[in-house]
Amino acid sequence: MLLEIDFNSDEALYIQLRNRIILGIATEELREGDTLPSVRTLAENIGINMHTVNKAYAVLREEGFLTLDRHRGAVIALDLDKLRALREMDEMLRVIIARAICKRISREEIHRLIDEIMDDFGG
Amino acid sequence: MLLEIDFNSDEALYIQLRNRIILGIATEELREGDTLPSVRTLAENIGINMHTVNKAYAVLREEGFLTLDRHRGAVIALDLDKLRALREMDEMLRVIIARAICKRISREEIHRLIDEIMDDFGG
DNA sequence: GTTTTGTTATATGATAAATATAACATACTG
DNA sequence: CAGTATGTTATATTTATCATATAACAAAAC
Repeated sequence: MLLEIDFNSDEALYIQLRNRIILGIATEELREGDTLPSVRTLAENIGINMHTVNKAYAVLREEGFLTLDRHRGAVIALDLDKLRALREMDEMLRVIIARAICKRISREEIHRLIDEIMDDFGG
Repeated sequence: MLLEIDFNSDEALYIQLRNRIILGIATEELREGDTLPSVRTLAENIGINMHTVNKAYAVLREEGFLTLDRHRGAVIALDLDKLRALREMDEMLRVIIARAICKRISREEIHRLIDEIMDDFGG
């Protein structure tokens, strides 16, 4: 999988990297058991520091997207704690939906947008 | 409206403040034409610096949630550029939905969560 | 034994966030 | 008119975060 970074973005590099990998899992470019490049290899490929990749991996582990073994490396492994996932999703959605309500975006429009995005992911 | 801040949060103070105000508008605690406290008053009430409040107000103006007049102060005024709002919403939703897919949260569960949150807002 | 892995430690420069003082222009208040 | 309160701008300082750099460690693989 190709992992790119936008150096002009206002998003932190390790956050961009984390999101790219999550998007990769969602689109099934990355599957359970797949291994990611080592922190040093990926850092060199992208052209960033090893610790930045390490931080992205550490966050992904903490959030339940992969496991990190000393010699197998970074392996996609999904922790399906749905209660936790739903709780986190609720928190993230709340502000977004509040914005939508302010802008007079209807419930139907939101549902439609969700469907469009889900279709893009090949669901 | 009561505007509180969590000093232990990892979110920037001005972002927290911005989100609180957006939530206030969505729940109709704040309505079109209502005025917010002056930057100095609110800063003192919360216990933060004037410029932090000023930044939150400036962001809210830029995002189309209020206008800032020299003597009326900060007034709730919604810019209903729905195209822009939908575009921004799409971008914010994409990563969230990718996370949901990874966690095996179904399309129906997402729609249900949206409805729950919308109901909370009194829609 | 050498290599590769994630991991930790420490230091440094760069950028952003928050604070502190000060001043300005404008409109309301008395 | 003087005084007050408003957002706004400017400048400086401190603090926190991000990214980098170098180094070292422990454990499994070869």
